Amino acid sequence: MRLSQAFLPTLKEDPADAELVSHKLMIRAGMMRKHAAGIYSLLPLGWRVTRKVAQIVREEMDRAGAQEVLLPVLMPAELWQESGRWQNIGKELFRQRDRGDRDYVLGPTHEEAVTDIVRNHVRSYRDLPQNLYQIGVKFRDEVRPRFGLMRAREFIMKDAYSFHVDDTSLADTYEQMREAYTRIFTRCGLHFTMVEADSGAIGGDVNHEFMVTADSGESQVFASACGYAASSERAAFAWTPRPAEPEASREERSTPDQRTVEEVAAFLGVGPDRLLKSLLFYAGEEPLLAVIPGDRELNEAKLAQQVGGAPLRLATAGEIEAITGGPLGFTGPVGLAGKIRMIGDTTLQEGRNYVTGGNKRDVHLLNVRLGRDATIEERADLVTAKEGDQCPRCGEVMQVSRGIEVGHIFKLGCKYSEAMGAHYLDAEGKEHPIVMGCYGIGVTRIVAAAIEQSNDANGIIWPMPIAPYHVHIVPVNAKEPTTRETAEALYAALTEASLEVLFDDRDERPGTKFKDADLIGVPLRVTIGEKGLAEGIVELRDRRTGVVDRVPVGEASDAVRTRVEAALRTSS
RNA sequence: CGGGGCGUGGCUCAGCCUGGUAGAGCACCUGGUUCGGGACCAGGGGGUCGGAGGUUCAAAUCCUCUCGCCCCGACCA
Repeated sequence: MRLSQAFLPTLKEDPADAELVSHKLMIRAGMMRKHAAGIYSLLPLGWRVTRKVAQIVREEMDRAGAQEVLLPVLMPAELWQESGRWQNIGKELFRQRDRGDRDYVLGPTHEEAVTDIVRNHVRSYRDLPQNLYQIGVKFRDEVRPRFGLMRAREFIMKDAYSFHVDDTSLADTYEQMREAYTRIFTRCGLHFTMVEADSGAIGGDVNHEFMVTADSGESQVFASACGYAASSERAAFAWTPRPAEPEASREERSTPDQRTVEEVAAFLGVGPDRLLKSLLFYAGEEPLLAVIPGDRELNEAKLAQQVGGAPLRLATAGEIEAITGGPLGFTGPVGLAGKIRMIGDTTLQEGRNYVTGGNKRDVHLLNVRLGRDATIEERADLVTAKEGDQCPRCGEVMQVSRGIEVGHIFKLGCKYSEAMGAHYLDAEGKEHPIVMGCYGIGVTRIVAAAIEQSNDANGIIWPMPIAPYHVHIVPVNAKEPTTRETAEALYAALTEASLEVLFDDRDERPGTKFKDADLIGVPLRVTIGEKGLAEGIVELRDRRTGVVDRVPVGEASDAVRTRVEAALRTSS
């Protein structure tokens, strides 16, 4: 591509509305432009990279035996009502109505659509397993789109769905997908880790996320030396019970206007771990009280799993008062047994004297003993692991880091097949629900993640396999005849050799071209100038290291080809 | 949804407090000089100051409403 003819609007300055490096660089390098919050057009350069990523994904999915399809973006609401997600997914689901007032959704994911197809065409165990995938546009009405392509409302995703006769078959495919994902992210030149994760509204139990390591990542990852790794929504931790304390009698204490754990702990002069934090939620229509240690944060993902995935919301101050009798900030489990479902964190101990809200304005209770003053039968891990916590497997302190979620694989089981009636007949003619798995990759998010992970003060540094071009030719002075002829000849030779070449044939000053080249981030640059030509050489410059190799003009084409091929090979 | 910030040529911003001729740099067009890391000189085009209403002789500037964008929080398949 000749830069003189390319639509590649680069910017000298950072856009005012971008925060992340990847976002700034994608705008500055002319890869994309914004139309509205979370809605972008990909320009030629951005689309080239996206296609490269998609192609790697496609090759690896095909290699793993999956078949590509194209599912609709717009789907009838009925399918989503059948699966239950019409109700269970909240505001993130884009809903749409047609002229006849029929309801539709803009697909955020496509379990319903594939399941609808498979249930109509798979009757026999002989037809299974199947693994269908697509690469397409997804819509999510994000509460807060941000960070450019990292969290957009419209984005490109690869989603695959597998169908099986049993868990063993599912496990095989799950493993194949795990390997395919590892190859994909490796080929894309990314540093990543696989972690146990929360399955959210998609459902199912076993699932793993693939996280690209980056400080700017939105996800927190816990990992320990033994190999345990989990997202913060999922991460468990080991804990040691504190010694039991002598029983003491329950006591009311006036705590005027002391509502938060910090306030109450300071007011009473005790540690926050002495308090019980009681949070009133609604799981759909059902109110429930989550009780956790005062020094811990509630993990909504864990709570949601415990209550079966119904949408959760915190109760309003009015609802709290109506149910507990006391205002917000003075809630506690005492006296609520039988009135409301209570779930206690597993680390709560029978033998301790806790401080809790008194369900009365300005009153807290001291020396509350579980089992004596309040009974919480239902127990579950409800809190988020934190820095310094110990690994649930090996007991070592876990390392905390941040990551960008680029892939997520799930064993779904029969959630969708049962809800939507997708069955098959086994060899004995008996009917069973089809066992499912699903596997997603954020294609456009990979583009952003790759930049996030590989850039410097001057711009992007592409890994060769997803670089928009393999090599960038910069004639220092395009008007100087020898320079121009040499550059033209090299451009022709490399193009002829099927390399993807960006050729800066513009009549610009050298500084401008160098800056643009660094910004765009093509991994290999050939600089052709009078100085070098006088000695019969051109310069090959590595974008990442800045190292310059001087090669004779006659060998330039071969040298470039060798280096590009080597760079493509190492990461595939 | 709660809190905060910002909307002024294509981009980055000043001007607003204290009302009175719409500005700068970059980008763009013309001519010239220049040419190994975002040049210089001269000339030029381009903005109903997000929108609506109000106050005023007069509004980018003050008031009300509204829309959009960004950040923090909540949320996230």
